[in-house]
Amino acid sequence: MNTSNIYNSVERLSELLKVSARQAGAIYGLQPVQLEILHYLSQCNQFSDTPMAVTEYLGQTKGTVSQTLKVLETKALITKHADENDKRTAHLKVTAKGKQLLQTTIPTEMFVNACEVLSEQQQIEIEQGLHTLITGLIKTNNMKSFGICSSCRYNSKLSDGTYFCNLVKQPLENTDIQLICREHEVENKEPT
Amino acid sequence: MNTSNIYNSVERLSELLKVSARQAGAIYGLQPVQLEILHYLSQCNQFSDTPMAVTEYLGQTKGTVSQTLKVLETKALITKHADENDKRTAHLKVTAKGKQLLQTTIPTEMFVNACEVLSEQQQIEIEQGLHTLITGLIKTNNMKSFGICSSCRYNSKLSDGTYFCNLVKQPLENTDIQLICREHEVENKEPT
DNA sequence: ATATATAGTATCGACTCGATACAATATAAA
DNA sequence: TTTATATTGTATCGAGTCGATACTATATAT
Repeated sequence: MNTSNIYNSVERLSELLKVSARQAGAIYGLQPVQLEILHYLSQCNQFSDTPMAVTEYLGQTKGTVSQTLKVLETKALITKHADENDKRTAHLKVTAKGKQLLQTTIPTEMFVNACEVLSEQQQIEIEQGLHTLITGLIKTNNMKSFGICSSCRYNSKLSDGTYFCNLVKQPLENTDIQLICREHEVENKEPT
Repeated sequence: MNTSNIYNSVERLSELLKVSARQAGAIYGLQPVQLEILHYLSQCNQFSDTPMAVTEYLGQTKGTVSQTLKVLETKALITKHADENDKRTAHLKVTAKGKQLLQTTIPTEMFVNACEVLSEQQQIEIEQGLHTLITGLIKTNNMKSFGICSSCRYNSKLSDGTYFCNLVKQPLENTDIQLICREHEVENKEPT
């Protein structure tokens, strides 16, 4: 019974988010999906800013994503740069115009209004609940987590205070570890 | 800062729901939106099963909804019945085929899997957090709540144990009060 | 009786989305 | 090295979503 209640609430909440995103994006002629991709690209690290990463994040096909990206590029909200090592892949950067757009739209007015009236404690509890549910969904269904680098099992802090990714075998900047990574995997809480 | 965290989590959760709904609906050739409308219609009362109510619920335009409903009707998942009093309005009923489809798809497998591993206490906390957030969004942005009849301020229990809606001025069946109503308004918690 | 509001449908154009086909590059195997 | 296979990305088609507009029919207010 609780599963149904949770599902229904998530469904309703998603609907409210969509209404909110549609409203926010409409000012700039952006669809909810376009706004979401722009938002994702503004938050992800250098391993996760490719069309394929966006494809995995949205759970769509690469063809679909390719088209949406073309729209964002036409609107001068993102730019495309070829990878130096792998000539197949492209890196997508949010332009100054795109960043400015995001700053004025996300989080949307509706969510700002709603969170304002909640106490600090309520906000923390809500965020924890959302986090538990998302983690559960990802774990039990073997999905990619798309979490921030610092919470990843591959991330290790070296003795000199810098960070290192054990998957891509590369050092990480301090600014990187707060960004979303497509290779992110949740830490094992069990004792090693 | 918490507002951003909550917004990002809701965005991610919505994406997971969409992936889940797409997967569940694909078996029957249904789009996520079509599945959601079908789900809504299976849960709403006799005042809320019209195209306009669905329009308000989804926050779309009536033209858009009209098209989607046509698809569901073509697939024999819903039927349309003219209102006896108001000849402009139509009532939408989920067919047996539609009900059976919903039973096997909602809640989606992904959510069932995720909720299974959560404790009863965790489920309650998550549901409470979601409810608080949804209520906050609705209140602060003056949106329609689409809650269940029994939690509505217009619902009153008569001395003989039956229920009555003070808005539409009609008695309510015991089965009705657990259904979604488009006229739903949250109760005033303040002393009158 | 007339004006206005409401419920719903029809149609257009922009966009999403999955499927398929294709080109270019990278990697593995022979 | 050559060949096969995998991966990244683009192009194109058809079905469907979505908002905007125009329209019909009915209901309600004046």
